[in-house]
Amino acid sequence: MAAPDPEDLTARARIRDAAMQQFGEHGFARATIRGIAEAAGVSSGLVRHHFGSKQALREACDAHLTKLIRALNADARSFPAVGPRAPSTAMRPYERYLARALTEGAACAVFDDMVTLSESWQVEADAAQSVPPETDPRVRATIGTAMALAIPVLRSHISRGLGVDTTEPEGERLLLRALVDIYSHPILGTDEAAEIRAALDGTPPHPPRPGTGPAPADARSDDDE
Amino acid sequence: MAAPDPEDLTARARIRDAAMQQFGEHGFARATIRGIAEAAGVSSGLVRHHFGSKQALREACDAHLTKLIRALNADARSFPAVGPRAPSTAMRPYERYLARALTEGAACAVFDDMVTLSESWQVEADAAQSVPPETDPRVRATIGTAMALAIPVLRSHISRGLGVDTTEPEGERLLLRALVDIYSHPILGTDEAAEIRAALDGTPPHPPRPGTGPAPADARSDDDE
DNA sequence: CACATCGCTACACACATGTGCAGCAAACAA
DNA sequence: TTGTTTGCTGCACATGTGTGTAGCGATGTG
Repeated sequence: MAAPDPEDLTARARIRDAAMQQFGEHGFARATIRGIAEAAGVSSGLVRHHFGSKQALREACDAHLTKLIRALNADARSFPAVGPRAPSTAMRPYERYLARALTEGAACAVFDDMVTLSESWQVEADAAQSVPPETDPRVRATIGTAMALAIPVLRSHISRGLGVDTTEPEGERLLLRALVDIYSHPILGTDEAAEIRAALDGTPPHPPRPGTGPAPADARSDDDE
Repeated sequence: MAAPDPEDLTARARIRDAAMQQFGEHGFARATIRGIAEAAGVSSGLVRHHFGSKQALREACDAHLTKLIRALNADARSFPAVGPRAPSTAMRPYERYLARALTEGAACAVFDDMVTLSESWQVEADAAQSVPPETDPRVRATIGTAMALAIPVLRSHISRGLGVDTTEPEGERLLLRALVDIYSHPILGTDEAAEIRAALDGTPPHPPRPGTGPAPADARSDDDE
């Protein structure tokens, strides 16, 4: 269960892990083969020997990440009793890489896997809703996954806004409590939602005619787009 | 009101706009001075002449973005009647740059401005809640802003998941309708929320003891971290 | 022993890129 | 006129970086 000692890993695995760390830290473009080699304690030539090119190294990292996420998803399905935070801590070392990969357009398989998993939970949750949502569960799962991923992707900004380092246990507690609060309160009332829906249906998407519509006071829609 | 003709802009402004486009498209590291100069229709030397260095050019872009956002925020405060989608379309050309800047750790001022604006709306919304949240509004505003920013930051993945291009009016409609659905339904029931809160309080943050806790069936907490 | 394979190092090359700099034409001032 | 500033171009330089390749020791393997 414990993380294997880095000394025990093969050089290839050490290079891959170093690459994920460096890619996550500096981004793909700024991370260098030599920097990765140094972090892994090998020569730069060995990186090329094992992976061929920087792009191939990146793809190997993506594949490894996908494998990890698949395993965690499988665990989450099989043993939901371990609690929601076990996967979170397991992913922590790869979180920065995941965030970078997602924002650079890669890691599509990882995102899609998360959507699928989220969707399976979504349908369960829908049954408990008094006013069931009308949108396709897959669509809601996609957006919900993206919104959930905002936390790792924008963690530095969140930490700054909260005034605590959310990678520390104390900050993580604050963050999780706030998330529970957010997830357990609707942001929009049913009447406001209906107004916005009407505005969306009524006016053809493009020109927002000033002063005519119901002018829904939606706090979020300016950030949305 | 209409966007000024690119021909009318000074070369300096054209360079800045081209830089924001290139930075947004390729990221800061991969975007090149020469590419920016070509996109702006000037020589690469002029870029240096006006901005001194690539880093200074980036800072000028950030400053310009901050200025734009501040103006939009001011509009949103003064004329809430123009509807929620006017700012969205105004930001569209700069959205990719914003997303890049945020994930690369820059654009802090922009994020913090959004949090402040969101907070001011948060307190209004809280008054209408039947069960008011217990978390600090600033904290919820921070996380809410981050989650809202997930849409532009992860737009490519969302479009793929939805099967439509969400930059097109059709896809945007689908996205907005789903957002209204999500924002108007609580994700967690009050009982589930209480369970998670208890779990968060009861066990000291770190070791999740398998099988002991109430095992809240939270679909999102695995993506969160 | 002879030979092949594998993991690995060291070094060199080609190239892209940020930066520095000289200079040119036009506008403007003295 | 003459000098100066401004906006702008073109080119050369140093450097960092991905990539190619030769070679070395250890480990099997016939």
